Amino acid sequence: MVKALTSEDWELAALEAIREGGLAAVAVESLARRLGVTKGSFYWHFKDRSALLDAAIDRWEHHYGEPPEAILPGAPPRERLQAIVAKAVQVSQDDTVHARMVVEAASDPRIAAAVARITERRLGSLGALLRAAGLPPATARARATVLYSTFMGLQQLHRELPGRLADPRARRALARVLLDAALA
Amino acid sequence: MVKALTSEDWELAALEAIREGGLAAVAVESLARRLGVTKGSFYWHFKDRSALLDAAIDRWEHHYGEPPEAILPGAPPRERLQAIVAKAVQVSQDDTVHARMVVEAASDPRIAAAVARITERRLGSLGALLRAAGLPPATARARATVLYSTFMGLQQLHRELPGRLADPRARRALARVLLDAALA
DNA sequence: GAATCTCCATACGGATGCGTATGGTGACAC
DNA sequence: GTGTCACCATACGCATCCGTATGGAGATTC
Repeated sequence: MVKALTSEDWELAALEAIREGGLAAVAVESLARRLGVTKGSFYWHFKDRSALLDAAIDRWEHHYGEPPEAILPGAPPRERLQAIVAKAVQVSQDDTVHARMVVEAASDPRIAAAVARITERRLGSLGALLRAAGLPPATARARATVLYSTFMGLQQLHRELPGRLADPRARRALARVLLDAALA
Repeated sequence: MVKALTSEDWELAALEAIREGGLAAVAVESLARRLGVTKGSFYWHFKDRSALLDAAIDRWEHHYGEPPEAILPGAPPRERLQAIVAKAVQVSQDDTVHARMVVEAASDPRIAAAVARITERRLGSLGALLRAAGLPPATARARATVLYSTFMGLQQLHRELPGRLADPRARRALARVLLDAALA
């Protein structure tokens, strides 16, 4: 007995497969090869492929991606917004998983529901932060929508044309444009 | 002989499959069923699946999506920008294909190249338009980056939470926020 | 009207995937 | 040291896909 696998190992492998190749890459025998076992192991831990997807989606929704509220929780609103914007103009591997999930949401209602919940939460946090920064509610809502959309679009652009956002000076300039647009 | 299929029929079916289910949905026998033929037809029109993808990607790159230059070509820059922004806050089926292509770009270098060319062209057009509207080059470049990213993010958001952008008044408010941010 | 060409159907082999059934092996209980 | 249980391997049937090989029906040519 070298080391027994856990359900978590399979879920993480599934999320990694989604990151690399989307939903279609979540194949039991393929994951088993990557984990160095056979699918006999898989069907001991999970009822079927759909159960693995359920668990992986749930894990992704609850354990991935720092929620905006968690960034500089004690600081004043404008500082927190600045930190959030600074973080958003960077790109992490989590963002790639998110982007995959967004498109796969069209093929899987479970993913669509999880994506919707995450997005609503983030939009709500951003809106609350903008209201706390002094904006009237209607304005805060519109700005939050635009701001969050720009975050998502910038991450997509970074995957399409990494060079366009590579320069740290350019990233800081972008962050300033975003902050001005959000708080002006 | 009811009606002979053409290569174009297969390419359009492939793009439709990509829109609905991504690259993995482009399966020869599956497309054949949808077209009411067998794959004997396919392998007469194309060498293999990869050749169909080549043709479909090429068709998508050159025949889909109105380039920004084509919107109100004679009008003054600010009017053209306004029209482009107004169009961007709407969503069409073409955008879904584009979103699919962006994520599949990670799995297929041909798609990555086509996506990069389209994005560069659009960013160039937006930048030129902003310069024509009176912005200095460096500012125009940064604003074009943010503006285009916001377009992409808004379309993604519209797929995640259709309700958030459904109201025409809300869309007009968003368009105003974007125009202000771009030209202020 | 025979030959030819276009377009497609059919049939096959091999690959990969899903899910099940069943056997095996190491650790641990007692 | 014999059960028992957790964990996994093996083997099977079935489905879907790819690509090839070959034949056939309808239109066209001469």
